[in-house]
Amino acid sequence: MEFAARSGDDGGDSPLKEEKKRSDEYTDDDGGSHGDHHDHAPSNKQDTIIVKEPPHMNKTDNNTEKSMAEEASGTSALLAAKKEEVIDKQLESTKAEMGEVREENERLKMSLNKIMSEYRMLQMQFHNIVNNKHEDNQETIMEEADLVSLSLGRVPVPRRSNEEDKKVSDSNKSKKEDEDDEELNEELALGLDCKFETSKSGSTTEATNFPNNSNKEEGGESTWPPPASKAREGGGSGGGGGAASASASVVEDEVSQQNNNPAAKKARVCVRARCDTPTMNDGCQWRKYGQKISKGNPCPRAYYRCTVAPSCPVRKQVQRCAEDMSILITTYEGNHNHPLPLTATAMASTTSAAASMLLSGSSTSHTMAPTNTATAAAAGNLHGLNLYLPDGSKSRQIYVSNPALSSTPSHPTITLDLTSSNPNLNNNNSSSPFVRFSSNYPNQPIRYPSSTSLSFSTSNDPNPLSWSNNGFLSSYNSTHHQPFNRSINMLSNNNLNFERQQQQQTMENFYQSFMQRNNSKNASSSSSSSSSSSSDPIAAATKAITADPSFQSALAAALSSFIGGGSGIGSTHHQGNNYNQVGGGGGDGENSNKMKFSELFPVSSTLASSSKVINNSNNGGCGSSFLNKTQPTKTTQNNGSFMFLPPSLPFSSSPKSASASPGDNGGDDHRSS
DNA sequence: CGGTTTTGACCTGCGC
DNA sequence: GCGCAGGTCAAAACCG
Repeated sequence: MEFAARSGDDGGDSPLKEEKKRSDEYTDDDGGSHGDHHDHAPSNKQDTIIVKEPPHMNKTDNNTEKSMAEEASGTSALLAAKKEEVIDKQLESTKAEMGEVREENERLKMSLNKIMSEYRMLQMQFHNIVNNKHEDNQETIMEEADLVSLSLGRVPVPRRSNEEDKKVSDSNKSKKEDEDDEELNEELALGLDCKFETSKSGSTTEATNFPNNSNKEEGGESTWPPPASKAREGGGSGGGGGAASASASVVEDEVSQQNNNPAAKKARVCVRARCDTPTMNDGCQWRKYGQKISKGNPCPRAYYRCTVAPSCPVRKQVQRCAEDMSILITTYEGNHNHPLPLTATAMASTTSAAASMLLSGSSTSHTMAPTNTATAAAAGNLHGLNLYLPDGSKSRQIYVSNPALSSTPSHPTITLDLTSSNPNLNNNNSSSPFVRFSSNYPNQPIRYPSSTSLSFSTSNDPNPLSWSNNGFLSSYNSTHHQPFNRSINMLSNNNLNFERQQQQQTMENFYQSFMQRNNSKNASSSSSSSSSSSSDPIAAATKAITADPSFQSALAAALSSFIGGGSGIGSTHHQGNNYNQVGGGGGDGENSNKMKFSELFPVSSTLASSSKVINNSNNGGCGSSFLNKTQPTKTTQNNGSFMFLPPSLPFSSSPKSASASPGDNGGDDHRSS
């Protein structure tokens, strides 16, 4: 009772409450009669035990029963007094212990508060620095970017003030820390906003911030129209995207238009590549669920299902080319509804962008006047990079892919041709690589007579892209991509501060490379740009950005590439972080620190509005060619220039699920259907 | 033992 | 309605 009264002074302190509780329990166990209220029961129990003892004595002498009972009562009184003393002693010791614990608790609380305040201060300083840096860059770019607006999509999450922080109760401190960490992660999320504003249409897409590609796809806004039923499952699981944007909705609308089209059910992305390995490793885990001989090809077609997530609707078909067995044809279909490994993200982004081009190009063509070639018509979305493809039906080069690959009319197919085997690809552009773009959309038989093909091969490339035995894309010349190599180093480095420092260096390298190229090209022409560059690099860079769409492409490519490569950074999905950051979280990510250039920038191409082809490295490498590509001929058309910047085609080698090659199986297919 | 591959059967869409 | 081809299912076999 006394203890209870005393301990009541500490009522507000939960540790002390626990201490009190423990003391009470201890008291109860001791059988003391001091516990009031509910403590009565145990003490009575103890009394009854004591009272029950006399019957043993009664057996020996019944006459002395009374005296014995009195004695017993006296003994019990003595025992009770002794117990009282013991309990008092124990209470004293408990009080002393409680005092120590209380002091310790106070010390811990003080140290915790100190740490928390320091943590918040550092965090705010960090945010201020980063935000200032970001805003400066953004303003510089956006001021004169009538044509293109690039912004690193680092979400400026409004910070809680210190006062607000103080309002948070101590009990929520740990929770708040977690939230702060998540906030930090979100703020570190890098997305690329690429806003193209065409002068004619005036259709402007607003800034988009995708935490990562996975979110984009999970949100059901992927450029891959999901399979009719199963994609809905995936779309619903997106959840945390939260970065919905107008531009995303544009793509979504177009996708929905596709979905509304009964003839256009599924978009597929077909990748043709020379590959020694049974399957092209794209970073995902696949499970083979079927194999069948398809008409017109002696090689069986294998059906794979993505097993990264159980409900992932993505499937792919792998088949050797009938004409050239060394060519492996991989057809992807569906949306990943889960965080992707870095390498898989890149591949998914590439195919997603390709599918986006296919879908948007056909869908928007309905509304486009045939003569309007300058306005943006096709929109893609790649790592939050909104792409607007000038609708150039006139100049868009059509490549009819291998008829054996032609998909059914219900499946618009875009083909990424990573081989140089097709002679049609080498007829126009003698100096720059390109990607052909066509489509077999049933609604657009004229414009897209057959399957879409993006060819990353080059006209004069003696070393076409091919998969080496280890699964890496070969024919990569690093000398053309030094700025990007820096970006790769940045990606491989987990220190964000270091990354941001490197980012600036990367942009400087970009600028220098561009200026070098410009100087050499325009040596005879006006040297205003070069002169201005020496005096005011920022102004010159801005000028260069706005004046030269190719540089816009290069810039966007750089940003999207290394942002896209690290798209998982800051992802709200922890898995995504694991996948993309330190290379943890599965075997696919374990090589992320050793990323090769070809893994991050194997295929980076630019659609020049003038030629309506997607350029790529002229050395046949999978690296970017932004700085090497030829200048567009018309600036006016370039105002709506389109950039197709797939961040990568990371066909790294992780042959865990390397299945038996359909081609290797040759004719031993047992299926007879 | 769990995951993957194989493979015959089955389903579905499309053209005739 | 029928046949064909593409695509999927699921039990058995296989594998690490």
